[in-house]
Amino acid sequence: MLQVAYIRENKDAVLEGLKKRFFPNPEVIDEIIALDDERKSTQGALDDLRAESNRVSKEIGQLFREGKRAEADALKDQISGSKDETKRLEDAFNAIEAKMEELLLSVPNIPHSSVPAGKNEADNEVFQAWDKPMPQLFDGAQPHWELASKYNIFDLELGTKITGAGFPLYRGKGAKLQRSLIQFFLDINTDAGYEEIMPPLLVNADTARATGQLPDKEGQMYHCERDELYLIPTAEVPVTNIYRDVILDPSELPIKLTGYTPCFRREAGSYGAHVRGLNRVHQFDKVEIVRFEFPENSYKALEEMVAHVSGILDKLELPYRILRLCGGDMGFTSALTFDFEVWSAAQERWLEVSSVSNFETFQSHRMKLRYRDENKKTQLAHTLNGSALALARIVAALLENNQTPEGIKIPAALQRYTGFDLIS
RNA sequence: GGUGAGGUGGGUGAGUGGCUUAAACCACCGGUUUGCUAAACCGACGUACUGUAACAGGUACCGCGGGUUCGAAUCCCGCCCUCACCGCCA
Repeated sequence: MLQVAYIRENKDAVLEGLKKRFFPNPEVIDEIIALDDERKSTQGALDDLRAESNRVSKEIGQLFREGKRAEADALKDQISGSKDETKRLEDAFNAIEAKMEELLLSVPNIPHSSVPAGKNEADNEVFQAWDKPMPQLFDGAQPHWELASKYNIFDLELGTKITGAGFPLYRGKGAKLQRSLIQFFLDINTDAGYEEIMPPLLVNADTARATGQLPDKEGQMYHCERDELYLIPTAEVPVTNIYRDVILDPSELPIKLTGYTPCFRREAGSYGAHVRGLNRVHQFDKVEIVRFEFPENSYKALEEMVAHVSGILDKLELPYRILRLCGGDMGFTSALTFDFEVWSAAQERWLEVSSVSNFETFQSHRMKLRYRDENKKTQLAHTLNGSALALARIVAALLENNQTPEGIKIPAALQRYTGFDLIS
């Protein structure tokens, strides 16, 4: 959520940014500023009224103590007339604040200056292309969902029987591969200085609101209504919320966290060939990295995270490219996002496996995550996060790219985790 | 799930309608003193909004939300959470 003061001071830049996103109703910016004017004048009037009421009440108390009952009663009559007006102003003020909140929640983050304008994924910029050879598959190579049944490593039909479509069941070496990847990612992340977190998988509404899942992405999450809890769509939600409503000492920054969790997404979107197999599922495993930074360091941190994720993909020997997302394709809360896509050789398509973003103060404002600067003033910290990495599609690419007539080869870096070098 | 006790500033904790501007102590910060450190003493010490050129000042906030009252941390109603014991349970 943007700060009103920021909108007021940077109106032109805000409108320019919204244009990059093809934001459909930029007129809310003027509405917000007008509403803010109204809020200030209403608050001024209300504060004055309350100040007067407080003053008179104190006087009444004083008179009572002195035993001057008649004078006190006279003052009571005098002040009780202003109660209706106070109530009216309070209601007006609350209505303005509610409307303000609603409008502010509808405004996405302002893109970083490097973000290209664009409507959708076709306008994304290839930030780093893959310039090395692509894997060459032998005749008879198969997509990963066929390899799954051939080698009995995961079973979508069993998942459907037990739960429903989009809930894969991994077994045998497939299950071991999942566990190995999780361990591998966590080890790399903790070696790079990220503290490992194992958070709750269900979160309350306050938590979901702070990271921006509520109210706008309500349909994305599984909701346990009876307990008013939500299954997390990503570890970002519980992990970032560790610092909700916190004022940090500057010595605590930067903070680097990593966490493995299953992720649950309802994804009421499309079905068909491009969502077959593990390409898009309702439950998948992901290891996330989350950072909290001083504003002046956050873009350097973003670069580090991009380099970090690149390093992991290098170790897995997967062809990948990095996209700089255009304004229209970027998430609502992000100021700059790099997507990582790996090449899935049998499907002959790129699969998104990581999204690394700087949210600047967009999340921290809603979360009230602050630090104290050198003048002891509170400032909003910057938040960043990225996948390092999302499992299901990594597995899809590994299976397809590494298949040979003899079986599926495990990348060298993973073998000490799996304990085997071939799925056959 | 049952019963009971609780929820007050960074921490401990007082506060049953106005004498509270939330006491006191501890911690942190600044200062005095001092070879150094400690101690002692003095001062400052919450968040947000508003306001000011900057100070000052104003308003709200004592788990959350309503209500009573001229006035609520305090009284009333609803909810949430914590602790203890019991029950159930991996």
